Parts: sequence; C-alpha cells; structure tokens
Amino acid sequence: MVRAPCCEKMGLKKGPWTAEEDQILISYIQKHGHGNWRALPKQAGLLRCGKSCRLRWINYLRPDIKRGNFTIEEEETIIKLHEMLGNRWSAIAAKLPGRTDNEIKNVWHTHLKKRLIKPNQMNSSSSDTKRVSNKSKIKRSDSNSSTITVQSSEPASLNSNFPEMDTTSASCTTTTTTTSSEFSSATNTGERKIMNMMNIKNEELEDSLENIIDESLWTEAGIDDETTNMTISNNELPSLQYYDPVFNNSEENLSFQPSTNFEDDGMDFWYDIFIRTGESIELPEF
DNA sequence: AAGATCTTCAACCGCTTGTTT
DNA sequence: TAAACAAGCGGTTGAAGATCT
Repeated sequence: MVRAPCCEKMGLKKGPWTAEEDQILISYIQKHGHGNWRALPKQAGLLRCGKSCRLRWINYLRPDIKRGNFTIEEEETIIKLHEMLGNRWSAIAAKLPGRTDNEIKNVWHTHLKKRLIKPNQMNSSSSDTKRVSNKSKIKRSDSNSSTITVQSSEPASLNSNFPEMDTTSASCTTTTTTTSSEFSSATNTGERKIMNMMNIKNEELEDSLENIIDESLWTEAGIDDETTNMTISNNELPSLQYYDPVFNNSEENLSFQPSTNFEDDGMDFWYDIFIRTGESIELPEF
C-alpha cells in the first residue's frame, strides 16, 4: 500500500504555529470538536495537515494541558515508570494528567537521564555505596509452571555462583500465579508481565500489591484477565540492590532486571539479578 | 561584544496499529 | 480477506535562546 506522506501536498505550511493559527484551531475545536483530523484543517481554514493540527492540539493547545516545570513528584514518577516501562512515553504520560508524551520524552532526555547517571558517578567512589558486583541468571524453562519463586528457604543455589556471599543476610519470596494456558499462549507478553511484577520497590512492599501493580500494564501486555498474586515472605527483606545496566544507577530496590541479552528461545525466560557484594538471595529451581 | 557551543523543546517523520469498507 | 484510511507512537530534527570562551 502506498500512502502519500503527510504534508507533502503543495501549499501546506510546516514549522512553528502562529498565534493566529492557534486561535483558529482552538475556536474550531471548541465549536465542532476535532472529529476527523485529516478533514479538520480544510474545514477550519488552516493551511496545515491534519497530523500537524492533531499534534498541536494534543501537545500544546488542549485546555487540560499542565504548563510549567515538572514537580519533584512528577519527575520521580517518570523515573519510576521509565524503569518499569522503558521508552513507552504515552504509557508514562497516561499516569501524569496534563502532561504529554512529547513533554515527558523531552524532560527525560534533557533532565532526568542525566540526573540518574550523576549519582552513580559519585557512588562509584564510595566503598559503602558501591553497588553491583555480582550477577546471576534465573532461567524459567517451564512455561506450564504456575509459579515463579525466589525465596530464602530454598537451597543455596546462588551460592555456588557467588561463593563469597553470605546467604543468611537476605531473602525474599516472589510468587506469581497465572494459568498455564494463558502464560504459554503469550510468550512475548509473559516476559513483560514478569518483569513488571518484579519491579517493585522495597518500600512499596508494605502497600497493597493491587495498588502497586498497575492493571493497565497487563492490559497493554495483552494479559488482562488472569489471577496475579505476589507475596514477600520476610518483612526485613529484601536487602538487594537494583542496578540499571543502562544508566549505571542504583538504589535500594527489590528488582530483577530483564537480561540485556534477553533470550527468548521458545519458552525459556532469562532474567539477570544484580546483588550487592556480601548479600545474597537464593534461587528456586525451575 | 561577538562568535561558538550547548541546551531545550516544539514540531516533524516514518512506522505501526486499529478501524472501516 | 485485503485494501484504504485514520490515529497514535517513538525517534529525530532544527530553530531559538542560553551559556561559554
């Protein structure tokens, strides 16, 4: 299918919008709604393509747009959501009323990304805050299994990989429950589901998990009708460190980072776990 | 003071996804 | 079922302002 590129038609204006154009667009939408974006500019008398009008309205002219600097809370939310969702700006924007995906994307690239790198650069010179030194992988090889568990009562399978670590210092249990048919039928979305479920901050463990795990994530992942449980067996735990291999930042987290060399060989799932020196968790047998 | 460089962010582009015919 | 179309998304660009030298 061949489609004429947007704005390629002769006579359509590009570039920054003038106040007059803004006013025309606002007036038209207030009066008629936007309806069909492609037809809008002609009906409104604008020499713009529909796509440009839509973008201008959504990113700038909408009455519910929140202007001005981002608050600390908003920035923290973006950082947290980006940790969970990656560059899915529209999904992040959906959690920040009045903010657009474009704005969030810009803020991320111009402010937040840099901020996340800087603390680690300082940390790297401090022995007690120096983070990740060990890494292991969990392989989930049985797609029909209904649970994924990481807990202290299991044999020290991790210890064999990291003999220098004290296995008594940390433990946790993370259990997800899903029906096998749903799981096995969604290889690619299942991986995201697990990633999201495990991406829970330590301080949040006290809260209801229903409040932590955003159902919309499952909807977006295509898994919206399954039962999900998650439990932490030890209140003092986990004392794990989260390590972001992209930005080299770290913080107190219970977090399991999907492998950057993620493998999806059939029904196999791999996850990297990053743990601070001297601490450990114990892994289940899958 | 002026030119160079950096930063910011609105807008665009190309692609994907969803819907209609 | 496939084509056509509309809307949405994320990456990228480039103009304008800020800062540096």
